Amino acid sequence: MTYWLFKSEPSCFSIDDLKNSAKKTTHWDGVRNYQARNFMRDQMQIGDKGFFYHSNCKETGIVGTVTITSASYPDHTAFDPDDEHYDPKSDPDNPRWFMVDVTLDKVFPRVITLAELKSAPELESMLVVRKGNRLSITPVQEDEWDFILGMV
DNA sequence: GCCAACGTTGGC
DNA sequence: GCCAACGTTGGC
Repeated sequence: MTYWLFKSEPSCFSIDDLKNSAKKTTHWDGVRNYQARNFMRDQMQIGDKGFFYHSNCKETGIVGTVTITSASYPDHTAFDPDDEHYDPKSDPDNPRWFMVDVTLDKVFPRVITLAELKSAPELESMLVVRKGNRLSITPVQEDEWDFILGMV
């Protein structure tokens, strides 16, 4: 099993939005970055766990956990000209972008802020604390996962 | 709102 | 294949 971190702008899709979704599940659409796509398409397995991270907002940080509940499959929003993530270069016969389903696991009683993550020496190798990191999906090491759960 | 850092595009 | 220009991300 592998651990991940999923970034989302809460003004776009927050952990509360996930909680209010049918079956507390959503498809993680809109990823238009090859590295992040490769993580989903090639490495994610049903049962993997992920942190839900709120980016670009008042209180950035980890707000809960999710479970990956599907294998990857083509991101159909890339085929829809009316969708904001439309990509004419993604051909339904040869899809360029993929997504997985994620289901809410836990909503933390508080936000584990980016500042806290940065201040923990145990987490200094985490990609999300690195300056300029823009990857919306990043792998998390098991010891980092456990350490962060201990911060809640 | 600012701007640094990054990924992608496209001319050559 | 290089790299400048551009658009986007995301912290502050």
